[in-house]
Amino acid sequence: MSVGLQRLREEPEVIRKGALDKGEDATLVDAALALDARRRVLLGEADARKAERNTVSRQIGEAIKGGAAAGGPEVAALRAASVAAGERISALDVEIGRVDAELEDALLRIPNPADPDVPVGDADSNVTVRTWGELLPRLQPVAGEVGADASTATWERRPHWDVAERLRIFELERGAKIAGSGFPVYRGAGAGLQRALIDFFLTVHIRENGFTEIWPPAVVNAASARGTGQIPDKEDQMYVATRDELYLVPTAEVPVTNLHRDEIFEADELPVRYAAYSPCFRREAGAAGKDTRGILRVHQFDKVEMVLFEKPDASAEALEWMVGRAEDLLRRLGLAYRVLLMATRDMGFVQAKKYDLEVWAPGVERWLEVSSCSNFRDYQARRMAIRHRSAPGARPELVHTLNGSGLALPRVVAAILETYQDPDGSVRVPGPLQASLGTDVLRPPA
RNA sequence: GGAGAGGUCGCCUAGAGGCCUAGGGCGCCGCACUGGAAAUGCGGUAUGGGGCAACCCAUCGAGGGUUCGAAUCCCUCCCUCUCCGCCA
Repeated sequence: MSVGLQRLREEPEVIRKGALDKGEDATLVDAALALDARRRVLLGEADARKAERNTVSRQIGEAIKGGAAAGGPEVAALRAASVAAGERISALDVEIGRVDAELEDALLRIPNPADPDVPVGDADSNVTVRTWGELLPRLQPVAGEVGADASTATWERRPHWDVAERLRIFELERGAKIAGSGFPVYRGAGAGLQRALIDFFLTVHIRENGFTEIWPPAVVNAASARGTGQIPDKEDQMYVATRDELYLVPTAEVPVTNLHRDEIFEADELPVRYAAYSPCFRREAGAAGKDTRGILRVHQFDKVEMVLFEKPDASAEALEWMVGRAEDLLRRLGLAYRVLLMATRDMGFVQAKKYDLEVWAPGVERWLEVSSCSNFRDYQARRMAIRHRSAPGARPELVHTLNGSGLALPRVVAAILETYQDPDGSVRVPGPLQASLGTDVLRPPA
């Protein structure tokens, strides 16, 4: 991913400010500009020399065809000229290669500038755009016991791991035994809940929201991992099958966005909108100790992802639309949530604008991130050379890419278990999942 | 996994060291002819980079090599197809 050279030349100040707002090194902008200037000088001479060599080589061919001796003085002189040009070309190509590598390296470390409407600052500057639903408390009055003593007339909501244990729907220790810590096993209705959620999310996206369903591979090759910036930036977060040089996908974004790498959309083909389920594998290196209980942070989880390819002038609106699609799922599940507009230093290197959706988990009294929706504008598209024609026959230009979770399962499951639990340990099933699970309540085994 | 055949412009194909500055066909766009269309004729039809421009450079699956010169010869890798083996 990188910022465009053309834009860098035309408005370096915007790029520079964008880097500073994200807390990145802005001096790389000047370094890149200097390298770009040097590169163009070198390229100019190399091209001229190549033209010269092409001409001379052609002349050799014509001379020989015209009767000159292949070993004669005329041909020898031409040959010497060609060799001289060739030597200069080799030297220039080496230098250009070096400048190119440095330039690319500099560009890769210049972040995508945030949109103008993104708040500048760190996580404290994130803006809560809206909140939906009732924020249930952990301690709650027991229904029907109005006259009782206040201290005994409450029941305490349990964290999702307690609820799950009573229902016997997680097998976390056995998951650790067969794979490792952070590889949850879902049992019985727990497994059914996974399947029901995936089906519910996909069905809404496909039947109501106009997405095309994609069922991608769970591994990608190095070129794809590079395309979405997993390597080199986040290489230590991925599981790698080194023997075959394959990477386990950390999100469906990687295979699905790469579907159109090195392609040009025709004028009437955009937007292209995909919804894809995939398992997601994350090493979570550096996150040891955080959220180790339950299923809030695991090495393998399931997610339905939305991936959009849009015309540049439509991407801003598409982001708002996509956030709305994710919100709709939470509303139908009856889960309280809030939408955060992420500030420049909390949004990531490659995003131009990003919203996070956080669901309320009353058992642990925390907001849990269940979706992250981002507009990358042309930043990802440049790296993957994904372009479109604005009109038939027009010059190709970069598309805008966006993606967002719709939704990630584990924390939705946690929120359901904590929101819909009853004092007796049973959990009511949200309406949209009842048909799939074949019941409207999950009860602990006797 | 084994054996064989292939990968050339949006698609099909020619091409076998210099006439390739990649030819032809189809498709597409424009113009002419027409009342309008079909047919026909003429022209145009890749991507990236450099240059004010004329124009130049690179790219024939990818990367190396040989050569004054590579789509063409050599090496490595990737992919597709056919047959065989194995297999949910």
